[in-house]
Amino acid sequence: MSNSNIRVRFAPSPTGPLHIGGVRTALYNYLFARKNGGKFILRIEDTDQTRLVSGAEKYIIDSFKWCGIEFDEGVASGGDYGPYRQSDRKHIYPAYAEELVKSGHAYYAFDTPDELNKIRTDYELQKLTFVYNAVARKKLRNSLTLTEEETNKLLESGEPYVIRFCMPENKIVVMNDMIRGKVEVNTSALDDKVLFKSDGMPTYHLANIVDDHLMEISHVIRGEEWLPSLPLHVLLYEAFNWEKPEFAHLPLLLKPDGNGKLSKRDGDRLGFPVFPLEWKDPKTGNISTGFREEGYFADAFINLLAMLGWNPGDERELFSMEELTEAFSIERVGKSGAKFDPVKAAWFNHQYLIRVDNETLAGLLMPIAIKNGVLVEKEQLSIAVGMVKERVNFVSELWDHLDFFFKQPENYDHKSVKKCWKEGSYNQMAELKDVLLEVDDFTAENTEKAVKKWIENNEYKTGAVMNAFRLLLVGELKGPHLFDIVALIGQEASVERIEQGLHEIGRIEN
RNA sequence: GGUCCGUUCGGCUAGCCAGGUCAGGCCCCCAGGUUUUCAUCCUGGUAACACGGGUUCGAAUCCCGUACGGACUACCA
Repeated sequence: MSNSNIRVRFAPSPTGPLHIGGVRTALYNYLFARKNGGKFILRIEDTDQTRLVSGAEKYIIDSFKWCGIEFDEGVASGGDYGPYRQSDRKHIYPAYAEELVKSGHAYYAFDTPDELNKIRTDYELQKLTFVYNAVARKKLRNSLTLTEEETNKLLESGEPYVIRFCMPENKIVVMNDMIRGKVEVNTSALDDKVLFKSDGMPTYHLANIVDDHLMEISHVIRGEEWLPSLPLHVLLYEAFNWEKPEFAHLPLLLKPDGNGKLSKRDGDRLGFPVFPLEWKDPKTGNISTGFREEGYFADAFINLLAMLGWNPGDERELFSMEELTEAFSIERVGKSGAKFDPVKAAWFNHQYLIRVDNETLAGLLMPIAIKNGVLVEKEQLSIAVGMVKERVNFVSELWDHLDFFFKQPENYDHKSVKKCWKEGSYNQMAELKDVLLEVDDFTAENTEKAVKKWIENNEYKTGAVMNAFRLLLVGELKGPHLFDIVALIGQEASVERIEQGLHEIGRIEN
């Protein structure tokens, strides 16, 4: 299944942080390349000078590094097909644009943006839509309506111009998409897209085709939002007389509620991250949280993203990157958009968290313990983590489930006191203190045996005693097996907590 | 408005290409069970083929239409 001719790329525009839809697109490209023994390339499409955001390119690279998505070639990795940043390739595009003019597939247009905007507004006033197409181009200032002499004069005088694709009239373009199959469109519905801008840079459409060709890209796997541009791209390959790559347009990632493309706004509104890493907007200073900062494990993040739009065809849901690579195929990518579900996302993280060993989790939890002003032995913390990790989705939630191991209750939950602190509780707990003091080897088993024997001898109610005991140790009615708690906090501390509790809660007079 | 894409439980989806299953799984939710607490865990449950035609002995599956949703429609990518 190995094919060294397979080359795919992820080609983001560094206009801001990468959102999870982009990460998923990159992931599918990566998996496709790995699965088929091909190469995966990172190309930066920064042809729009006005929309560059500083730090965005670094953010993109850092994000993939965190996720474990690796590039064989690209801006950070090098390679034989560079440079991999389109602004660094600026010099190569004009010749290609001019080649199309010479072959009659494109033309110079001298309309200014202002002129075109005015025409568009006028059309709108008449409830019409202006389309720069075969009809319109005949009435505008371009190398098709001007004489060759006039055109050359304008070009030489430094008049700003763009190069537009000369869209054929009434021709059916037949395309194939690996996910959607055959797609046909009539060129009459298409317009004369700008290929080369007046600022000397190519547009996306030109740069994309030229670079994919020069970089020998075999499969273009990108978001569905590009499907409407596919006819233009196909026509460009044909105009250049180049071999076309295969195309696959991935379904969109949708917002959790309602319909529509997932956006940064949805994350802010519904309180979940839409970016892999935290992003600070350099202009506004606004901070958007990332999956990493929210406590997602990188492999859980990859796993949940992979399952949004793809499935293995059987009932497995948990996949390592290696397993994904093995199982992935474009054929099993769905056609329809997938809503991002933050609840299931958290479930994925839970699945990973419970599989992480206790020592590692304790290491991650340590800073939180310190922040809470509690000095903890890592070994103790590991044991406590092992007892409660099933209960949480994120490391950050762990502390609330085990802080009582490491500090005495500061207060006693009212409801719990009301529920389980009865008339006899004070005396029972006072007795229990002495029972604990007499246990030699203070293990969970020994303590449990001693306490149960004492309960039996006195004919106390197990539930009542245990709940009162739990209340004094934990401060409320929660937590793991009581004798595991006792064993971990130790004989001395257990007795101390009973004493403190007796003092704080006192006798109940009924 | 135009072009293109899409449509199975509340969500992610299997099944569709090669018509015949009580339409399956996971998340959520609900109910029981286990448990000295809380949780975990176990068992069970609610719940879907957008609609209308056609083809066929038989349609979620093939065809046509309708509705709805989405993407695109910049000298942005």
